[in-house]
Amino acid sequence: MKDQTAQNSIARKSLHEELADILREMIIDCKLTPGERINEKQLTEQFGVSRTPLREALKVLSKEGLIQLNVNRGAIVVPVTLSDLQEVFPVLAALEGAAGELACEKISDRDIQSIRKAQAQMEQAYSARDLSTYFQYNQEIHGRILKAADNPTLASHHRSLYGRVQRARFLANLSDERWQSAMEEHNEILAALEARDGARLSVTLRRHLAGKLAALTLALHEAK
Amino acid sequence: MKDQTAQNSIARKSLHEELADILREMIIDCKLTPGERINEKQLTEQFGVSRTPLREALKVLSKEGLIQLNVNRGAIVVPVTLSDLQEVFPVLAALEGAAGELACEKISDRDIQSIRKAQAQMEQAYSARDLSTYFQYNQEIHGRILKAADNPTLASHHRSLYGRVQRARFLANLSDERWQSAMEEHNEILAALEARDGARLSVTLRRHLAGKLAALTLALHEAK
DNA sequence: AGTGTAAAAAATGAATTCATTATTTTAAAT
DNA sequence: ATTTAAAATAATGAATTCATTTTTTACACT
Repeated sequence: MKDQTAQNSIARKSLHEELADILREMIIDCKLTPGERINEKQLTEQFGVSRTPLREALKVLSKEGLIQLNVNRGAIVVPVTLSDLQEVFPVLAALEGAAGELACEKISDRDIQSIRKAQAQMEQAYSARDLSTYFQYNQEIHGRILKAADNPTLASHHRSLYGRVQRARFLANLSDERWQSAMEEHNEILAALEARDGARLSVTLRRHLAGKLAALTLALHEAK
Repeated sequence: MKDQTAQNSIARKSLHEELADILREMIIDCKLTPGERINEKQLTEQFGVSRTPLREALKVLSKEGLIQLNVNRGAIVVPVTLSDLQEVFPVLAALEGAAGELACEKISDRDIQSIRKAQAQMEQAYSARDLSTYFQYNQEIHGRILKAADNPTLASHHRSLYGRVQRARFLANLSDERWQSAMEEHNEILAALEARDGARLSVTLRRHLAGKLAALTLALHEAK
């Protein structure tokens, strides 16, 4: 049996939750472009629902920092700006650090083994310069660490921050140097995990995220 | 000029925001007791509003982890349990740690000075065993560090976790030993801050929160 | 052309209404 | 007396309606 929401198990979803899920994905995938205004009528027609559950979903997404509500002036998709990323990354890093520390206390050998595998496949993707596969395994590794931490609150806060950050992947592409550093950092992450050295994993993860932000900052400055 | 919401400046609030504010306070102050079911009709009558904005507010509070929505079965105030606290504290600690690190980079001498003052007054309260005054200054210190970190995202996530934790203050009272340790930790916090040693402040704050949780855990086990 | 104003249209905020699901009450049956 | 079934009540989920605010459009005036 799998868990559905981390919150409660069997629960079917209410309409506003489903809408929030759909909209969240649209925003993260930049189907709704950053800065764009959200038109309630248009969305209700698109989804065939009334405004009530849609507006409830918007409240949720606002809490997640994906949209911004302005009284009497509707909602806009939060723009992806460098300063926003600089705000989010340190928080995300803190959470991943905490996840690493908790994971080291709780993770099973079996789970370490599958992270090891994902890491190997990620390295293959790196060698082949297959960015999309790389991303996939990269995300799987971080996801598995988070899951091993076994803390729904942590996971939930992480998810909402990660959503905000993900949209930046369309903004700048990974430099070769950064990619290599990331790979090295990942080796250290795995090592710390295998040693079950929580403190070390924590600092490594935080450094990893800091490196990611630094690379992004650089890339965005250059792009401009 | 003061900031109102960290989000936007002049904005008057929408009804659902005001309701969320009121309800949040009621929950944190245990005016709505943990585990209690929320009756929409009763609350709408109490506040003189319709169900629509109330229900929007409930979505927000659910995101904050203060209430739990169950489809077709209404909402309950999330119970304060030890396991909930054990889930929240590590996350809160990570965020405070990050706040400490950021604060060290940005805090002004003037702000350090006012923390120093608050600390002195806290010590007085401690000597006088004046718990309520102690709490007040304790909260002020943590609040000032968070503010110095100057990161609205961090602040917002912190606030929502802190809300969940605050309700525990009615559950167990501070042991003398814990109180003393807390004072010592606070001295170290101040020292790290004065040295602008981010790494040190971060670990100290995290230890501080871990200590708080340990004490709570102990107290709750004894109480039972 | 550009600016300002008034009317019209559109969008949002919130109350109300309707439909469905839970819960409670009542009554019957063992 | 206790349990079960059915009916009544209450509560929730979502659509609709109404009120207000914002935005757009049209048009006069400089």
